[in-house]
Amino acid sequence: MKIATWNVNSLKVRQQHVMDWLQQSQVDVLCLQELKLPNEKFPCAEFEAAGFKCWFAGQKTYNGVGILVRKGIAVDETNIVRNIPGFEDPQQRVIAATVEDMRIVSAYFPNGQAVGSEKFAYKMRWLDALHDWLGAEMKIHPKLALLGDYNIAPDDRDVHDPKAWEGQNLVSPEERAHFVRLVELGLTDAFRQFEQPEKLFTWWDYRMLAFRRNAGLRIDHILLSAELAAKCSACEVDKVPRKWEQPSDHAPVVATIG
DNA sequence: ATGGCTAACGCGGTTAGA
Repeated sequence: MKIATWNVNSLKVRQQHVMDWLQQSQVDVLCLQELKLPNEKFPCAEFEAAGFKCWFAGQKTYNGVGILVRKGIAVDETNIVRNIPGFEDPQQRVIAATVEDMRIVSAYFPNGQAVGSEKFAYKMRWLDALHDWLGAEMKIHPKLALLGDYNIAPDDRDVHDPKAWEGQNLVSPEERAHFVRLVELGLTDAFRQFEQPEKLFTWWDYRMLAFRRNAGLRIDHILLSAELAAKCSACEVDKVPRKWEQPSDHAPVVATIG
């Protein structure tokens, strides 16, 4: 079973990229972020025709998350969760579904804008709420995977220029402490379970020829509970779609379970 | 040098991303 996450930065613009990548990557579950479209505009019929069922929580213009699951794989329709239960939020950033025996969570963490800003304070509140909900969720679903755009680079290895970025939004100690708290729930960073090339990132700014210079950050992650981490045999970043015409600024991340 | 590019909204320039 291959599970993946991809911030597509507008599903309207990236629909064909997602279709092409589903075909090439042969993933079974794809978590999407930054759909940037309302639910009525989600191209469900097109994904259905390509052999995938879809669940999503969209909104106009911003945010929006979804989960695509290859047909033939069992999904429990009765316990889809949208947003963090108990955390009142008009921004659509979380959707969870039970796929076979795995709890799959697709999450678009707040960006935070700048340390100390109102948006950063919202990011901290959101992270607290996510942490508490996941703690409870993992008791019900021991096989849990949290996939998404975390907007946190957990380590200096995940930053192209750690000196320039020191203390900034996305790498600040406060954000990294939240990442550690998620890990301390019993989650493992699938990417770091395996030998990886140096300076492999998942996001590169559209500006400054950042992709060509590999001036990126690793901010998209797959965290696995112990039972899933034990069965995980690979985790890779696929940089190829970032090279396509009119790409998302994020690359997909894939984990192989089993 | 805090910009540089891209997308949404909507039709010009603002907001947001990371």
